Amino acid sequence: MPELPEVETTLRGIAPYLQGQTVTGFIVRNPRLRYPVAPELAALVTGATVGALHRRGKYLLLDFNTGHLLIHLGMSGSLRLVLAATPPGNHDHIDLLLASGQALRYTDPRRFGLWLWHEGDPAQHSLIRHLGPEPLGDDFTPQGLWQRSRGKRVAVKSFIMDSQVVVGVGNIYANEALYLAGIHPQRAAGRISLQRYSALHDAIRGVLTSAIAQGGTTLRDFVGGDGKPGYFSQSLSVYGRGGEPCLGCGSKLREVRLGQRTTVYCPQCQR
DNA sequence: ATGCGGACCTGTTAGC
DNA sequence: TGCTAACAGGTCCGCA
Repeated sequence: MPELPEVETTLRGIAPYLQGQTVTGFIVRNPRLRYPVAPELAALVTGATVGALHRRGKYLLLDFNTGHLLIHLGMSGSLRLVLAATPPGNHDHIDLLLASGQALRYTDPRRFGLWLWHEGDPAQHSLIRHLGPEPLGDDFTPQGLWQRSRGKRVAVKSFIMDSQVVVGVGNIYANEALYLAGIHPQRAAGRISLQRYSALHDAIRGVLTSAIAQGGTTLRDFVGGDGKPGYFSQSLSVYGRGGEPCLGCGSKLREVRLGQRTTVYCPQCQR
């Protein structure tokens, strides 16, 4: 469910309810996530106060006065604020209880997400350290994309989905950005000009920015931190439209599998 | 080093 | 209608 815009939407939704709150308890109903939730996590966060919230790629970072909580929503995770007394559902694995009487509730059917405690500089965490630039930040540039791609034969779609190249470009937005930039997803990354990378760079920024503005893409059951659904799914040009006509030229959109991910493109508009 | 496929899980959908 | 297989928003790891 979550790509970068969903994570950003979640962050913005939950931050006002968390900042300054003291944690009064920590309930783990199922610790079996991508990495097992540490048994000592409850003792570490209980009594601590939440400071700022950050996002790095698709990782959420909650600052405490005593350390940092690193959260990833994986493929199917979501965070919501509920009244602590709200009965948990099947896949509500974690509650972070707050002095306000609310709980930050983590739901994740597939359990690909993670909750890790980290003391010290979060930027040095092994899962964070090697991440590429933020797509909406100043370090993400056409020149950087172009340079890093020289000599690479990987498909450009796989290239931009590589978190060491740029973070936060998941399957949906990779498809959308390549369509907007007019680049064939299977083209070798190393055989694309700087000028075309410039178009791709702008397309990635554009699609992520407008998705965030619309509250993310609603897919199945996604809801943001405040419980409102996103509307970006109505704006998708190619993702989920295989076999349907291209919005630009009317050609039938082609659907292939690339690196085990569904890839949709217009054979006419994307070269 | 690069690049690919498998792995982790469960729920939903497509197809027979 | 019912069963089974394929597929789904991510990303780490190990092998060639």
